[in-house]
Amino acid sequence: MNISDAAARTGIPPKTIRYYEDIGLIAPDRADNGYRDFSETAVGKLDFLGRARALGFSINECRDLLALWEDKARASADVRRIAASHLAAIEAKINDLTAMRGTLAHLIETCAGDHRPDCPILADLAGGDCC
Amino acid sequence: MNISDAAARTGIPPKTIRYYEDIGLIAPDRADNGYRDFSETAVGKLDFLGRARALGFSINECRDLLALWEDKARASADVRRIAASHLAAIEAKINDLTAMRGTLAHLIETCAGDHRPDCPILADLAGGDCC
DNA sequence: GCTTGACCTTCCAGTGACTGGAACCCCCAT
DNA sequence: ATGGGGGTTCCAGTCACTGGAAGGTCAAGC
Repeated sequence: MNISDAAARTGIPPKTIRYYEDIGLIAPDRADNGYRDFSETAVGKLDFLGRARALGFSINECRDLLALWEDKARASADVRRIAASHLAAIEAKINDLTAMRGTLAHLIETCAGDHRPDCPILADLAGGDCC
Repeated sequence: MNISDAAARTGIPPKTIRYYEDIGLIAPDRADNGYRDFSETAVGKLDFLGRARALGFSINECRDLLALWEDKARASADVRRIAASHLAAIEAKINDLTAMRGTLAHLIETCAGDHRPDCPILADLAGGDCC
């Protein structure tokens, strides 16, 4: 299977697939003409990567998860540890963003948003000690 | 004021301050010896930038906000528009992350996390059609 | 006056995870 | 044989810094 078919099957753009090979995440076969040749196994790996990336795992976490997936003697504790630490990072990010959202929503509410220059948003950014 | 004092006052690292000058966000004075010389006004701008960045505004949004801040004839609607679109982006990101958190938390819950290889997390990443 | 160490300067390179583009090769249908 | 739509590599750019090297400057202590 050529790269564009693998891309269509997995939803991962060809450019990204090449990048994944570049950084050693995958190593698809090569046809005689130099084209990458994706086996079902290779497509499966790409699918795995796509789903792991969609869950927000970093490339390096994906690398580790992929290795564990391949390792039939893995301990599920290792997988769980990676996932748990990623979950913690996600929760931290959600907390940050939620705080930002709170502040921003409040500021936007109190801003008239008309032609006049008075703006509590700028006032807050300028002073910080507002409200 | 030298750069490290400005950094201490604003909480923005010297490296970042230099970077902000590089990309034209700020333009501090220069002393005769070539050192940057930060006025109170310049420190005020840095403070503004620090708070805007802490609210997650991009550098370009900061640039626009800074320009509006300087423009005494601005319309608050312009500020509000920037903030509102940023808020929408934050909310979208929160939604994404919340979905990830849900999936991850569920997977982690169902994973034994022991020495055995069986792992619903990997199963989900591999198949996606689990549960 | 000299040294030392802390500060400042510039410039270059690397991060993460792609993405765009140029230049070129290959295959198939007409 | 030619045209178009694949494929290939490599280089550069994104965003917002961050680290490090090489060198200039300043204030304090001997």
